Amino acid sequence: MSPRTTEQNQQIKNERRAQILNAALRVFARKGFSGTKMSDIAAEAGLSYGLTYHYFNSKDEIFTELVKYATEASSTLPLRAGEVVGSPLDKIRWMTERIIESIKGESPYYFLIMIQTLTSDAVPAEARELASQKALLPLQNMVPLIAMGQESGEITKDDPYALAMAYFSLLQGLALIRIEIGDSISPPNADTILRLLKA
Amino acid sequence: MSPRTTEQNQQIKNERRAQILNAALRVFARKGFSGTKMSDIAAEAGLSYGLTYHYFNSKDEIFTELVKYATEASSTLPLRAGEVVGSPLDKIRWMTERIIESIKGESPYYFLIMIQTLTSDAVPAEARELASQKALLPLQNMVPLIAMGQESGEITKDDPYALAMAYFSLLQGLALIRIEIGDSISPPNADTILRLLKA
DNA sequence: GTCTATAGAGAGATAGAC
DNA sequence: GTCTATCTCTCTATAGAC
Repeated sequence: MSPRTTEQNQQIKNERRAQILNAALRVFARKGFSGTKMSDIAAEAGLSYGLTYHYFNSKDEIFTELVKYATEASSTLPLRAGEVVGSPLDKIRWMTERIIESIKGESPYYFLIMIQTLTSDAVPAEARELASQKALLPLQNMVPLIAMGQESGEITKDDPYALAMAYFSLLQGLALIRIEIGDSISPPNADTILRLLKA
Repeated sequence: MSPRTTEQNQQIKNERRAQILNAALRVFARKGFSGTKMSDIAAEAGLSYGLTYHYFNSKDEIFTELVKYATEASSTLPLRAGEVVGSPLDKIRWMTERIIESIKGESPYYFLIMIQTLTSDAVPAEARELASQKALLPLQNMVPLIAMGQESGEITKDDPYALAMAYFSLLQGLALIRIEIGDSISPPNADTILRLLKA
C-alpha cells in the first residue's frame, strides 16, 4: 500500500466539494438560506457534520459558491445564443429550448437560489453583491438579439428591454411552477413562449 | 375619564394586529420565514418585542395569517374578471391591468411570500397546506376564460392550461423583478403581455 | 481524511412589573 | 395594554480523538 499522492488527495477534495455543493443546492433551494442548517447539508450529502467544515469554512461560503456558478451560467447563455447560425429568432428559439430543457433538470433549484439572493437581506453580503452586479446582464445581452429581429421584421416592434423582461419573467416563472407543482403538468413549449416576441 | 369600552379595546386590537401584519409582510418577504426574527417584526411595526406576543401566539401564526389573505385574494381575481362586461379578451385585459397596477404597490411582497410558501419546507405546515390546496385555483379559474376566447377567435388555439401557466408565470416574474431591481425600469404594459394570448 | 463532542452565541416564547 | 428581563433550546463553528 503506497501512500496517497498529492494528486489523489486533490481528486478526493474536488469530489467531496462537488458532493457538498450539490447537496447544498437542493437544501438551500428548499429551505432558504437561514432555514438551512449545516447538519441538513451534511445529511443530504451523506457526510458527517464536522467533515463539511473540513472542505468549506462556513455556510456563507457554500452559498456564495453556488451563486457564483449560477450568475456565470445565466449571463453567458444569451451570448452563446448570439453565435448560433440562423435568424435572430432562430437564435432566441435555440436559447428558449435550452432553458426549457434545463428546467426539466436541476436549473429550477438555481433559479430559486438566485431569486433568494436578489430579493433577500438574509443572504451573505458577498453573494448579494455578486448577483446584483450581474443580474441585468442576461437582459442586456438579449436586447441586441431582439433589436436585430426587429430590423429583420421577425420580432414585434415593442420596447426591446420590456420584451426581454417579459421573456425572462416567463421562463423564471415556469421554473418556479416546476418546483411548486412538480412534473405532473407539462410546461408550454418554445413556440408558445415565442408568441410573446413574434411580429 | 371614563374607562375604555369593550368596543374601543376591540378597535385597538384590530389596529395593532393590522400594524403587525403589515410590518411582518415586508420583513418576511425580505428575509424569508426563518431569517425573520420576532424582534425584526416588532421593530418594523414600532412596538416592543413582548407586545407582539400579546396579539399573536407565535411567528408561525403571523405568517400563516398573511398566507391566508394572499391565497384568498389571488384565487378570486380570475372570478371577478369573469364578471367584467365585454369579450373574453376584455375580461383578461381588465385582470392584467389590475395585476400590473398592484405590482406597483404592495403585491410583490405577497408574491414573494407565496413563492416561499409553495417552494419552501421551512414554512409552517399549516400555511404550506393552505397554499398547496389553493395554488392551482387561479390557473383553473382562468382556463374557462381562455376557452371562451378561443371559441370567439380572439385567443390562440394552444392548450388553455399551458397558456394560463405562461400568463401567470410572466406576471409573477414581473413582480419579482420589481423587488429585485426596484422601480428604476418600467414593466411591460398590458398589451405586450396579452400578445402571449392573442390569436 | 473522517468522525463525535462541545463551547458559545442567538432567537422563540414567557413572566411579571408598571 | 405595554414594556423589560430571562429561560430554554437550537445552531454555527471548533477541538480533538482515531
